[in-house]
Parts: sequence; structure tokens; C-alpha cells
Amino acid sequence: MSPAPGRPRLTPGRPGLGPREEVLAAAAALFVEQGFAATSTRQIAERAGLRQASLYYHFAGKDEMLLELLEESVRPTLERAREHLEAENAALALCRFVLADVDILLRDPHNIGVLYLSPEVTGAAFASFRAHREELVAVYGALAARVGPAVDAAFAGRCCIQLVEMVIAMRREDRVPERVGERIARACLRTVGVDDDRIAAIIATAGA
Amino acid sequence: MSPAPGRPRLTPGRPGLGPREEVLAAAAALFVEQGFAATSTRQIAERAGLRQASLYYHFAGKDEMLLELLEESVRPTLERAREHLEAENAALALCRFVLADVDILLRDPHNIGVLYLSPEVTGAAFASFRAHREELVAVYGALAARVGPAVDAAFAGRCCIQLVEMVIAMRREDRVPERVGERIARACLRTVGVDDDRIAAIIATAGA
DNA sequence: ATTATCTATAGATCTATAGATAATGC
DNA sequence: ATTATCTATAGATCTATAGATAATGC
Repeated sequence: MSPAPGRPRLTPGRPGLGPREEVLAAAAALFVEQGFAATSTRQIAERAGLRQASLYYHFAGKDEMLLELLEESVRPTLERAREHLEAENAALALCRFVLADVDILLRDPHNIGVLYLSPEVTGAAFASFRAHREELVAVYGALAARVGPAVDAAFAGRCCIQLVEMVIAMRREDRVPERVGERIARACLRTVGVDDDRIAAIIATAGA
Repeated sequence: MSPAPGRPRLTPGRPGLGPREEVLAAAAALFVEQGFAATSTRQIAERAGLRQASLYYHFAGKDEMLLELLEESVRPTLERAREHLEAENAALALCRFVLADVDILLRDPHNIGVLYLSPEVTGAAFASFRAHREELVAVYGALAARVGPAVDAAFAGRCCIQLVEMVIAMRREDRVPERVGERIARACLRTVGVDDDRIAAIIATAGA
């Protein structure tokens, strides 16, 4: 195990991760805790264990860090989307998609979702993230449309994503109840207009 | 109409409002557009039409401005809460409360709700706001509990508030559909477990 | 005298660049 | 020679205070 080339750090840095990932982890924790604009590059560097100026070897600036964190946080959900869209039973697919999404949000190491709504993400630098999020809304809409053709698909999709992202707020307050995924899935299916008997069956199937 | 005492402003300032309100309006617009930490006192002052240092005659700092804006934005909803909690028909009361809350959020001149989730609000300076918001969650929970005693009241309450606050995201994207209030109310009632026939009746009554 | 503003500024940041340095690898 | 870090710092902020000033009202 020869050490990497380049001048060594003053503080060694964790063995498993590359420096880019160390910086991203530090940035994520601070952005979530203090907010994006309130976090300085110096704080990020300090937490990551290198010098402020060294950040610029890996990133053009804070924007690039946040963009990468946000993209990372929607990517896994979008990757799962396709398989669910192709499933036969639409209500079951919606249920499974919700369960998967909730699970991904719960597993995110820093709960980066708290920044989805934040005003800084409106900027041009984050256009690609917003586009990906739009895709996600569209997926929920498409699933909702197939469940109940009577409902306004776009609106129902929005409701679902809104309910799913309730876990972000819950995590921030450290009050994530037991079986959240299942409960949110039930709420989504009710919202879309599936009746309770079917919901019970669907959740039982999805859980298996 | 004699002018107010004190040295006159360089820029006159709008006739209807006191200086405090002018500053708050400027701050709200900028906080929502750029984020709290990304907005400087200089920008706020410029927009309000006075000098940066003059802000400190009215406010101790940015924190105090945001706190006041946030409190202002939950107060009207909480004031309405009591009457709804005392109503006989719980489902109807929930429906009316949702309609009122959505309406208030839609009328808010700057959509300040985008900052509810933002990390800066976690700080000690905003404890009283968070307490008021907790109250609001409790009101939704209490109403939900009376509608269907079988459901977990706290969770159902959270779902409702989450669905109501969907209008904040919609406003930010400038995509508020027609009759949002009614549609969100329907989603809430479904989530809480009211069946569609009753919902139709309730919404008809509430609208009258 | 009181009020509400102004001008000026100290002191503390913060970002991003320039250039030096300490490793590896050829 | 290449890579990845370091030190040092310029230039641009930003917040909050001190003290002057221009009104009103007594």
C-alpha cells in the first residue's frame, strides 16, 4: 500500500475515501446543519482535514460541491424508476417505488434533501439538478395516471412526492416513526384513490 | 400630513408603510429569492430605500427580521385553529382548516414558507417560531384524530400539513393549478381515511 | 430634547489565485 | 515530470458601532 503521489496532508485523511469524497462528506454535513451560504470553504476544508486552498484542486467552488451532492441524491431513485414504470400492476408499482424512494432518503448519510427547497438551488448552476427532479415528478405522475385515470396525474404525482419527502422533515427532527415507508405508501395510495382493501393487499404483496 | 420626525431619508420611502414594514418586505423578497445567509444587510437596505446602518435602528440584525417574518406567517393560521378545533363535525372542520391554511399560504406576499425547512431556522434564535409550528402540527393531529380514531393522529396530522405546504413549492415554480385548496383538501381527507362519497359532501358544504 | 436617519469606518471575515514544496514514478 | 498538497495573500466583501445631522415638537 504505497501512499498516493503529491505532497502529503498535514492531517492524514481517512483511508477508505478519496479526497473528493472526503470533501463532499464534510460539505454535506455542514450544508445540512448550517445552510449552504452560511458554510464557508474554510469550514469545509477544516472538517475534511485539508487546507482551504486545497479544495480548489478538486472543485471549482461551493456550487460544484452542492450540485454533485444533489445529483447524487436523486440519481439512485431515478435509476429505479424505469423498472417500476414498466411493471404491469400500476398500483403495486407505485407502492414499490414509494417504498424504495423513502428507503433511499432514509439511508442518505446526511439528509441532503433539506436543501431541495432552498432558494440557492434556484440558480443557473443547478439547472441540471432541477431537470432531474422534474423527471422524478413526471415518474410519479405517470404512475399515478395509470392507477386511476380519473385523477389529474400531475397533481396526484406531486402529492405522492410531497408525502414521500415528509421523511426529510422527520429525519431532521429525529422523529422517524416505525414503518414509515409502509405508512407513507398507504397515504400515497389513498391520495391517488385506491380503496383500503386493495391497499392492504398491495402492501402485503410489496412487502413480500 | 406633516412628515415624521427624524432626519429625512435620501430616498423617500413608500407612503403607506412604516420603515419597519418596508424593511421586512424587502428582506422577505430577498430571503426567498436568494436565501437567508446569501442576503446581505446592504442589499436589504438598498431595496428598502435606506442606508445599511439605518437598519440597526429598527432591528438587532438579520435574525430578528427573519424571525418576525416567520412568526407573521404562522400566526394567522394558528389564530384560526381554535374555532376549527371546537367545531362539531371533525371532517368538515379539517376540510375548512386546510382550505383556510392553503388560502393564507397563497396570499402570503413573498411565499416565505420556502424557508420553513431551511437549516438556518434550526438555530436558537428561532425556537419560538419552531414552537408555534409544533402547535400547528398538533392542531392537524388533533383534527385527524377526531376524524378517524383508528389512525395514528400524529402521523396523519403530519401528512396533512405536508400536503397543505405543497402550495409553497407550487408557488415557487409558478405552477399553482386551479382550485388547489379543494384538491389538497380532498387529498388530506383521503389520507385521513374518509371515503369519497363523504368527501364530496364535505367539500360541497365547506364551499358554501 | 427627541427621533430617525445619515456618513465613515474598524475588524472580521471570505473566495480564489500565485507560487512553493514534498511526495511518487519514470 | 507529475501530482496533490501547502503557505501566503490580494481584493472584495460584510456586520455592527460611533458620532454627525436634519427633521419635529415642546
